[in-house]
Amino acid sequence: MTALNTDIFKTIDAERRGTTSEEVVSQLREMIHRGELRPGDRLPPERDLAKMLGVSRPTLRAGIRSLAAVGVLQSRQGAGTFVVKSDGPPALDSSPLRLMASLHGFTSAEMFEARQSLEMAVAGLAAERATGDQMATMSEEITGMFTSLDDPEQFLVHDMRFHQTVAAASGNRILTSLMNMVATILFDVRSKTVKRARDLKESAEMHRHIYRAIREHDPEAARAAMREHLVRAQRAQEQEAAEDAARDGANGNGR
Amino acid sequence: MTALNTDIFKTIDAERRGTTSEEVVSQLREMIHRGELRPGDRLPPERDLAKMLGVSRPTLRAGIRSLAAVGVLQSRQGAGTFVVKSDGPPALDSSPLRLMASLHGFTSAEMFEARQSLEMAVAGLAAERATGDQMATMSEEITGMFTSLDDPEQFLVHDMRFHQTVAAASGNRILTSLMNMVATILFDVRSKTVKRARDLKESAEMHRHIYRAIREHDPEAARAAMREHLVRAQRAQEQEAAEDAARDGANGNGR
DNA sequence: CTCTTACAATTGGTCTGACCTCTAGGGTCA
DNA sequence: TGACCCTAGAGGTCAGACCAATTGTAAGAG
Repeated sequence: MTALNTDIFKTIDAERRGTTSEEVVSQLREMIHRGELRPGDRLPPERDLAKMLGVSRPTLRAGIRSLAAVGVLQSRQGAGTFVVKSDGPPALDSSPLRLMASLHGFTSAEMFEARQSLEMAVAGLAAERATGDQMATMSEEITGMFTSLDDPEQFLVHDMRFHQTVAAASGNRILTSLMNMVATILFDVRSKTVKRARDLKESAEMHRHIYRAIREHDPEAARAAMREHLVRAQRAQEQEAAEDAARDGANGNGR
Repeated sequence: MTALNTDIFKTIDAERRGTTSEEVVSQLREMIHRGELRPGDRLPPERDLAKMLGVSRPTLRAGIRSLAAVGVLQSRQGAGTFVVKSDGPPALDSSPLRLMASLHGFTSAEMFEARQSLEMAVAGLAAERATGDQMATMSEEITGMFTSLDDPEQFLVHDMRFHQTVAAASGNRILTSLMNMVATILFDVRSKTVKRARDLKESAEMHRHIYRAIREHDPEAARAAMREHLVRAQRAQEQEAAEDAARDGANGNGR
C-alpha cells in the first residue's frame, strides 16, 4: 500500500504494449517526438496509414481519436487529419479539467484561487520580461476597455486579451497554457452573467495598475496588482451570479 | 481577423452538434455533469449503451475513446468501462502536455520555471492551511530522505511524496493537479539521471527549510524556500544530464 | 484569357455483423 | 469447505461497404 501514492506518476507511456490501439497511439507519438510529424502536417490517409502500421482502419481510428481528444490531432472530413497547428500560444484542451471539476465537485472559489495563483505568477514574470510590443498591446487593450465601459461583452473581450498578452509576455508557454485552461472555464461562467456587470471602470483602472507595474519592471507590484484585481473580479462575479440566482428564483424560470 | 485571438476560448462544448460521435461525448459528459455517472461507476455494456443513445457501437466506442484519452473513463477488457475513481487527488493526464512539449520544442528550463511557479504557489497556500496531519507526513518524508541518502532512487520517492503532501496541504486540487502534470514530466527525465545524484544531503536540508516555513505558517518564507530548493534542483539535474551526455559521447553508445 | 461552375476523386465518418480475447462469477469435484 | 474449471458476458479487433464533406480540376460562359 505504501507505493500507492506514486501511482499518479504512472504514464500511459510507450512500452505499455497492451492493446493494439494503444500501440498505434505510441507509434504516432513516437513519430511526433522524432519530428517526423510537425505542427500543421497532414497525416497520410487513414486507409494508407492503417496499412503502413499493419492494423485495421477502426483500430487506427481509435488511436487517432485518442490523440484528437487531447488536442494533438484534428480531423476534418473530406480534407484529412492534421497535427494541430496553433498560431498563438499552444492551447491545452480545457475539457478534461472541466470534467474533473464536475466529477469531484470543484468549487468556483477553488477555481478562482487557482487562476489567481497562475495569473500572479505570469504577471511577475511578465514584469521581468515584457517587450515593448507586448506592453503596447496591453496598453491598447486597456484603452479598449475604457472605450467600451457601456458594453460589457465588448469589455470582456478586451479584458481577456489583456490577460492573454500578459501571459504571452511571461515568456513561459506552459504557464500560459495552464492559465488559459483554467481561465477558459471561468470565462464560460462569466459570459453568462456579464450582461449585468457593473464597476467596469474600476476594473479598467485595476488593469492599468497591473500594466504600470509591468511597465516599471516591478514583479512584486505586478503580482500584488493582479491579486487585487482578481479578488475584486471574483467578488463581482459572485455577486452577479447571486443576482441571477435570485432573479431566476423570483421568476421561477430556471434555465 | 480581430476576433481570432479569442479562438482558444472556444470549447469543444455541448452545442457543437457536429459529428455523431461528438454528440456521444456530449451525452456522456451531460450524464457526468448531472451526476448520473459517479466516480467508480460502471457504464452499461457498449452494445446496450449504443442502443440507448441510438448510435452504432463503433460510434459509441469513439466517444468512449475520447473520454478515456482525457482520463475520465477507463475500459478493461472483459470487465467493462468505468468512470475513473481516483483515490488521492484527481489526476490530469500529463501526456497532452508531453506531446505539446515535443510539438513546440519546450525547453527543460521552461518546464522547470513552470514547475517552480506552481510549487511556490502551493507552498504559500500550504503555509496558510496545512493541517497537523499533513505536516506530520511532510516531516516523515523528510526523515525518509535522511535515511536514504545513499539510495538515490529511494530518496526520489520520498522527495516526490513530500511535494505531493505540500500540494495536498495547499487545499487546492486544481493547482495540485496542474503541478503534478508538470512534475510528472520532469520526474520521468529525472529518474534516468538520478543514479548519479549527489548532494542529497543538501537537498534534504532544503526540504527541511520548506517544512519549517510551512510549520511556522509563513507563506513568504515557504515560497522563498521552495524557490531556492527548485533552483538548486534544476542546477543539479542539468549537471547530471550534462554528465550523462558527456559519458555517452565518450563511449559512443547512445541509448 | 479569366472567372465561374459543376463534377469527380479523395478523405474522414458511420454502419453492420462477425469473431477473438480476457474477466468474473458460478458450478463442480475432491 | 475449499480449490479448480468452465461459461456467459464484456471490451478489442477486424472486414467491407456506404455516406458526407472537401478539394482540385476541368469544362463552359463571359
